[in-house]
Amino acid sequence: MSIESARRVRRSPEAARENILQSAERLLLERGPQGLKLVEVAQGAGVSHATVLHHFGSIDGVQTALAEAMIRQLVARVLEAERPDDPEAQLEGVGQVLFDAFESAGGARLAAWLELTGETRRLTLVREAVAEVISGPMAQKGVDPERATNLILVAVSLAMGVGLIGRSLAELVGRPPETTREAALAFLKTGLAAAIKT
Amino acid sequence: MSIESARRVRRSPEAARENILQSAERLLLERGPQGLKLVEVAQGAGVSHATVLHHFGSIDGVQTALAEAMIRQLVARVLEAERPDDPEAQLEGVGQVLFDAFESAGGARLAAWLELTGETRRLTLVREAVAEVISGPMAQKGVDPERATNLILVAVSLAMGVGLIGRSLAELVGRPPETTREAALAFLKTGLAAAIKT
DNA sequence: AGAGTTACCTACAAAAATGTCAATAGAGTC
DNA sequence: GACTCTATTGACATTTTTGTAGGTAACTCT
Repeated sequence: MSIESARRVRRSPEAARENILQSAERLLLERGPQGLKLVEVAQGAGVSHATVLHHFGSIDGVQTALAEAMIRQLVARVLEAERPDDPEAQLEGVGQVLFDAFESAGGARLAAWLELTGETRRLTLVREAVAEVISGPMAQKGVDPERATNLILVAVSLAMGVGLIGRSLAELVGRPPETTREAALAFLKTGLAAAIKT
Repeated sequence: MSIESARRVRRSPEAARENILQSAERLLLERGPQGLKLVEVAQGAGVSHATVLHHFGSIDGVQTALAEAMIRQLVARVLEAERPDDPEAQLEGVGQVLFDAFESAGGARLAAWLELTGETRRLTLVREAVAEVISGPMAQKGVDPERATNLILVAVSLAMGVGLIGRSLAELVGRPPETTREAALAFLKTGLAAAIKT
């Protein structure tokens, strides 16, 4: 048994916040919104709960910051992967990318959380992302904006649904968890192709 | 100011539980999972919080019961509307129904909540419903079970996504809220038709 | 009407969660 | 090494949330 009190780590404010947010995200994804407690977040980050308050002011501050960070992450991932200049691969991959974004790192769960909490305000980032896709890749293919928007709405919704309940849904009917995703991907692909060619 | 203490209402156990669950559901849908507090549920139901405990044992008991009730509701609604004997209307309406089920009465939000909370166990009802659809309407159309399952997985996921974020997503890009739903419906319909005919 | 059952309540108790404050200790600067 | 700055912390205080106990009252049955 060591006598000396645990040597404290002193981080830069940014690093500290980052560290704490990671813990919060982990908790959110593992235990759901209800599991986002001050002390647990602190524990997971290896700091005292007072430290969390010092950096975020309140538990709401943590939630807000977390939401913002996760959204930023999600949008960034989508946009980045949307960029390849090969138009073919683009159409092919847009589904992949979208699904990945919503499935991995809890993108869908984040969105669900935001919806459930009614935090739909701070989604400006998303709007911008959508606008970018419409005026970018889609426009290049000559899809008119109206239809492009519709396609995006559907695709994102689908990705959302798949990301959220895809796996457990598949397991529920006795299939391997990736089944939903694959089926949705195929469905989306043919649908997209058809819609664009018209 | 009335002197007499408010005359208490005495319900049957079932009615009491029902009443409380309704309040809980309202709260869940309005304020999200975090808003599901014992006292608020009680207030909304017009009873003391002790009464809630009397009927459900604990706050977890309330959650469990609520989840169960909402699932039952959701599944029932889907199945019931799946039944019309006109096969044409069936294909036409399956999307409608599905979307309604998930959009109204917070079906999607329920599912999201369950997912976020990790309460995926008590979904046996869902499995049964899916099985029923596969062996019923789908089989009548001669769709092989494998493919039927896939279609259902996709359709449900899509309904889920639309029900959850459809409206706010549409508004986010400056369209009327029903846009997502309509677009998804069209998309699903053509997709389904194509898949079935093959 | 009287008795039994139990849904319901008020008051209290306990626990959990959030937030405050003054003191401590890393890390850089002079 | 002394000094400054502030991230960090333990101890305390407050508020919120959940749970308990015992009595009251509504309803049913006889």
